[in-house]
Amino acid sequence: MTGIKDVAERAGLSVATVSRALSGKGSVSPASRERARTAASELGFVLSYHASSLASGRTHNVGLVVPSVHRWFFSAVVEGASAALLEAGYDLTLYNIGENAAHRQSVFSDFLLRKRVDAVIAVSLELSESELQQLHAVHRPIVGIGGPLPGASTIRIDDTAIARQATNHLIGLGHTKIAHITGHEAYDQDFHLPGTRRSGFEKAMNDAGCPVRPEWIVSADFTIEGAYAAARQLLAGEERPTAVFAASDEMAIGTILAARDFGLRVPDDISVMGIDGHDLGTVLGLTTIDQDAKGQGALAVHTLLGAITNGTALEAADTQHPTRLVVRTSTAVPPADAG
Amino acid sequence: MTGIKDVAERAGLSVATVSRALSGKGSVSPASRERARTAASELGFVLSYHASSLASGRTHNVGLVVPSVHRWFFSAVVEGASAALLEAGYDLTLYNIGENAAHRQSVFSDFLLRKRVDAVIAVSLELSESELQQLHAVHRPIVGIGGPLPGASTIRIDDTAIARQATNHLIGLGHTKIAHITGHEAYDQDFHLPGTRRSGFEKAMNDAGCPVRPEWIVSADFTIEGAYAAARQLLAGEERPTAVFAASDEMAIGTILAARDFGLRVPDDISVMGIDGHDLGTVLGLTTIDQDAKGQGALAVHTLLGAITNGTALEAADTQHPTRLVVRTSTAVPPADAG
DNA sequence: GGCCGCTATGCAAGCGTTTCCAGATAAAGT
DNA sequence: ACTTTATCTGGAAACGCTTGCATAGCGGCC
Repeated sequence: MTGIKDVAERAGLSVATVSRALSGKGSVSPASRERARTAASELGFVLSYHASSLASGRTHNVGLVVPSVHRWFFSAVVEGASAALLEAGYDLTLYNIGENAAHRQSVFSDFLLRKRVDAVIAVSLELSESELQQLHAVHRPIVGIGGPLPGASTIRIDDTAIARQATNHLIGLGHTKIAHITGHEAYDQDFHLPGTRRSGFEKAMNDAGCPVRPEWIVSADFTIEGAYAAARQLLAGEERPTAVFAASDEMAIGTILAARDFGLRVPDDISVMGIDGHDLGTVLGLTTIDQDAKGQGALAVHTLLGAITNGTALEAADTQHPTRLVVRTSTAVPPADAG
Repeated sequence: MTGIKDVAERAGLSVATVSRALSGKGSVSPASRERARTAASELGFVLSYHASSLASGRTHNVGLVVPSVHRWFFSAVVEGASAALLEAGYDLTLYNIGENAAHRQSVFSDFLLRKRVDAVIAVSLELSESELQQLHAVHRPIVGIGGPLPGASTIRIDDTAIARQATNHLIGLGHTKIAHITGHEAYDQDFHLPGTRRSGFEKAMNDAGCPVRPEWIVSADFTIEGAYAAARQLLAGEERPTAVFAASDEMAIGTILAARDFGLRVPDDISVMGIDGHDLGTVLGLTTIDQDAKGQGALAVHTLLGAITNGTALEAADTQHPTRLVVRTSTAVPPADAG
């Protein structure tokens, strides 16, 4: 393997000068820089990542922790973050936690702490006080997406407000009999999204004087399949709502599919809407609130990179990411007979 | 930051012994091992990743290159690989290439080659002869998934055979008027999957004496949305096929949605099947050929890890991954009037 | 009882960079 | 002409581990 020494030799320079020439730090005469560069490329030399990380303390690597790349929202965030990092010359180390709680633990103690990342992006992950402190102790800036991280910088959307906005969209169309598909309790522990969206829904209903019927609040696991099953149950009930607001697009899609299987037309017989901005939304005509997941991923990266290059500690700011109501064809006025 | 020195001091041992105790390599008395361990945990010590990589030459890190984590198949592979790696104590560096050709190039020269990974998994990516040689030159085992990598170990499914099997399933039900949704030409350049599946389809049709109608072969971009549009076009045609075989589940799903929007019942009016084993398949009752994407990811990891630990070069073997025909409710005998 | 072979340990030499420091040279100021 | 200041350069000390080599202990063997 050719090292920087070989390059120095070939260029007739010292190792130190070559290092400076190649990294662009410190002053080097244009002539030397050029000689270093050509020598390096002639030899096909590439810096040893570990050696330079060890010496400089910079890893040029960001850790991204997600529950599951298999779910739409997370993979969108990964895409956004990945592109931004690649652009900046950074590597992305992915920690796909999965269901396994043991994984989560080992990611923390064995991986994240091993000084192998310059920064961490945690998506929909609630970290304990002590975990955050460990991260702080090793001076790793961290930004959270979609979850409240006490004392860390976070990017998120105003879940209560958008749930309200979504509900109001339905109410504005004339619906009063609205059901809500929320997330299972388990998801609420880790991360309060289902509860927050649900409370936004309830507030809007109350404000409009619409009754919130407990049997019309069902929960699922945020997947299309899960919501499909839940929606079937909901629609099989005695009385049927005229609209369903699902806490995520995937669950809204599950609902639409269930409705179709019941012979219900969307939106004629029943309106459905979600939150996310899922790609499938266009095909299904899903009305939703787009939260620009990719953009959130990219923003997280830029925030971190800023902090890294400035060396400034990331302040614990809560950045509100903009959302956008996208009205398509899954919502309409309620059927006439449903007065 | 506490280093291994501090641990050694606290444990009353030498740095060397602590290193051996913690890594499990070399012989250490049970007593010393215990002392090293407790000292380490008391100090909250974690090995410096870069220092140990530099010293040992092992990075405990695998690079995974995919076109886009946003597509079902790739994210499933990532999930499978990720879990297997986490289990083995390895990190996963994700290179999400995306559409951008420049990214692809820089991933190669700037990232992969910097000795920062022990091995590489390339998914649906055709590497040039010289790229492969570069990788070999730095002694990095590589395994490919779903794409032929000359001179590298690959895991894949027999695309021709399963396309044939899928087509035969439809033919076996009595269909003769079968359409095929393939991938765009662009995808075929990088990687011959669409062409291979298509030829399997054509072979099966020919063998059965069924005519292959050019206007019934349409192409899409492997997404649900893309196939939806393509299928609409297909179904709007003069004469309608009684069955559609899509080259991927995502495209099959797009087809089902399009069929429904045309008022066609699946499978009564039209049968649809795909290839993949997409999660949504259960909800939509999609008949498919499950190719166990997660399993392929995990298998790739185990193959690599085997090679790494044995130090043996990975032979250029082509491993056939098993597939499984899953018959659900999207396929049935053709409608009676379609003779 | 002396010797062999084994395990357990420590010393110190790397691993391949970056960067501090100091020296050297050249330009600029007085 | 001589000091001051700025720009370049090289030597060498980190960075924090792993591991080859050498040594010390120790039970078993003839």
